[in-house]
Amino acid sequence: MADEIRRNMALFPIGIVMKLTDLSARQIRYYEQHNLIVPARTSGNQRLFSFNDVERLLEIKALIDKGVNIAGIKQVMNPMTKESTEATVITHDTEEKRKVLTDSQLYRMLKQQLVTGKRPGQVSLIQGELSRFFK
DNA sequence: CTTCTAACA
DNA sequence: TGTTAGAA
Repeated sequence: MADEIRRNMALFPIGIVMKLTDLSARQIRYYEQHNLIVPARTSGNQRLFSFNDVERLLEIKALIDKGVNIAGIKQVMNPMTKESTEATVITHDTEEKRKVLTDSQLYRMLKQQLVTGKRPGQVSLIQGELSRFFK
């Protein structure tokens, strides 16, 4: 449990994180606006990222590189615990509720794709094809 | 010099 | 997402 403390210690400023993650300051701040990360702040309002924040950003980057949008990333990062049947999806500025696989199932698939770049025998979970999971 | 917010020829 | 202005 002492390791967790160190993992969550706010240590580096955005400049270091940019190099560590190869993400632009704009992107890092943008992801924070969408609550994908919650870096600490100094008394001067400057962001201080923890080791966990950096790892989180690397995961986000991996998903972005695979074409997953913000809504999709939120599904992977904050998977809903219960087996809900609906999910809120953002499509071209419109928010709609659609039936989808249980979140736990989608989570396993997205995580699997993130780790092993493959899936049992399915379609891709990228932007345009994410719709294939709805019916 | 680095980072922050807000805004868009 | 990039970029920029103005402030801290």
